Amino acid sequence: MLDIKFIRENRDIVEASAKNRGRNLDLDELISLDDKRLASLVSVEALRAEQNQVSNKIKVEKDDTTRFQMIEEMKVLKEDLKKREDDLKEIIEAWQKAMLQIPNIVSVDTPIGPDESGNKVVRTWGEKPQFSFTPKEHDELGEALDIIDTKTATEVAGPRLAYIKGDLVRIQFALIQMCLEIMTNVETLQKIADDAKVSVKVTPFMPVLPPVFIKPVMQVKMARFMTPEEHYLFPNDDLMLVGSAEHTLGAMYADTIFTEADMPLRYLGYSTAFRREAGSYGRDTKGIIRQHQFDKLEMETFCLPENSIQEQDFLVAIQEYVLQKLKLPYQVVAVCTGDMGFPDVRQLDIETWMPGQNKYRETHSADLIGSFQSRRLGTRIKRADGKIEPVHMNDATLFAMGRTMVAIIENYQNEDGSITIPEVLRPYIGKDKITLE
RNA sequence: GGAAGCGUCGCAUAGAGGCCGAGUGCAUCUGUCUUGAAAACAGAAGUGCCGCAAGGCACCGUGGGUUCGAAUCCCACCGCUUCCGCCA
Repeated sequence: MLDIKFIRENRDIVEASAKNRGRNLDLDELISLDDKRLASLVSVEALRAEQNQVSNKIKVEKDDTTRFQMIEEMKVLKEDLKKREDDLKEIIEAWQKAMLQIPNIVSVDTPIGPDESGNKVVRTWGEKPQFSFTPKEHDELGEALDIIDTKTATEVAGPRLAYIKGDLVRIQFALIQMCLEIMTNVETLQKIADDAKVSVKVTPFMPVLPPVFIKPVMQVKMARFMTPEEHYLFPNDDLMLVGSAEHTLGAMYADTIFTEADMPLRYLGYSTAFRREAGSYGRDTKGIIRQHQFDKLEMETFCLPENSIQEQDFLVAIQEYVLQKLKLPYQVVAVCTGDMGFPDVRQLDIETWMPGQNKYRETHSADLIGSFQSRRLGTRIKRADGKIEPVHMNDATLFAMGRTMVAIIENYQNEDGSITIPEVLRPYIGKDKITLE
């Protein structure tokens, strides 16, 4: 959510930004609604002030006739006040609804474009592997090695679900272990920051296993509940399943005021993510690239406003570091205005090379949210001069397990159908190859 | 799931219709004293909204209600604690 004062003072910026996202905003309506809200607020408060004043007099008034008269007057005022309060409540509800429809302001360096065709490749890393044979897709390899079973999962639980088995499970746990070591080691993180030439105060990430349930009100504050059909809902319990650990991690400090010295705060969440994929019928139906359920390591950080762009660059540097550890070729993409997330100021994606599909596929996302979520959440910082303002937030994928497995399987495949285990993961697994057991 | 009790300013507590936006203790910050600190003493200190300001309004778990007036009374919900039952 944006600040209404900012909207009133910067109409052109808000409108231009929304337009670049492909949304037409009618700010006239919002602003006249806000005028109404302010007028109504003033009238309600004036009545309440009178009520307070007269009530204070009533308690000391000695003369019974005057007293009685005052009470009668207040009975009338009370009726009027009630009516105006109800009006105000109605206006505020409409106002809030309108406010929630306004997307965040995009950064100046975000490419302008209508959809993903407008995304810009910022840099690429790694050599695409050369094969002396035609590389296969992950689902074919995975099924043959009996490490991915979507067929049984579909029978037991439904489509877009899978049994992950054997050495592929070991790969997942190895990835987690490797990441925990990296993300809690200050020297490693400092080196990543230095190499990427980002200037941030380096602190370790706190590992977290968050709930996979979240209250819809929290999800609204996180600006991640725009389309109910994308979520698994439990209306009887007023709960829903998270689509990412970002949702529960970001909401962790609702209604909290930090001090400047507390910043930055960095968390590494590991959680299952649940997505209905309502709008993607027929897309990526093979294998495990697009699942209703997948496990993900997710970074969520809180920092001072002046540091949040550097913070995002730091998170991207970490993403690149771990992909380089796995020697997976990738490209970093600046996501354009028409394709980026509703609450984002700036979004950078990483697409990893998938030889079986012969293209780069999105595996990582880094979202600079700024104060868009924290303003709704009430997560704030008290500056040294005493001023209180919303904290800035960033979230970014460290590894989406499913897609990382896909990338490993396809990049490390051998002609005989076996898969070489990336070198960095071997110490955790104790072998160098996945073969049919 | 059943029973009882409880949710007040960072923490701990007081408050039982108007003298309460709220007292006290601890913690915090600022002065005095001290070479410095501690102690002692004095003082400051919640959040949001409206307003140029003066000032006003709201907030005692949440939402309703009663009343001229609610932290205080009533109702519902949520949460916590203890006991019983069940359970990894």
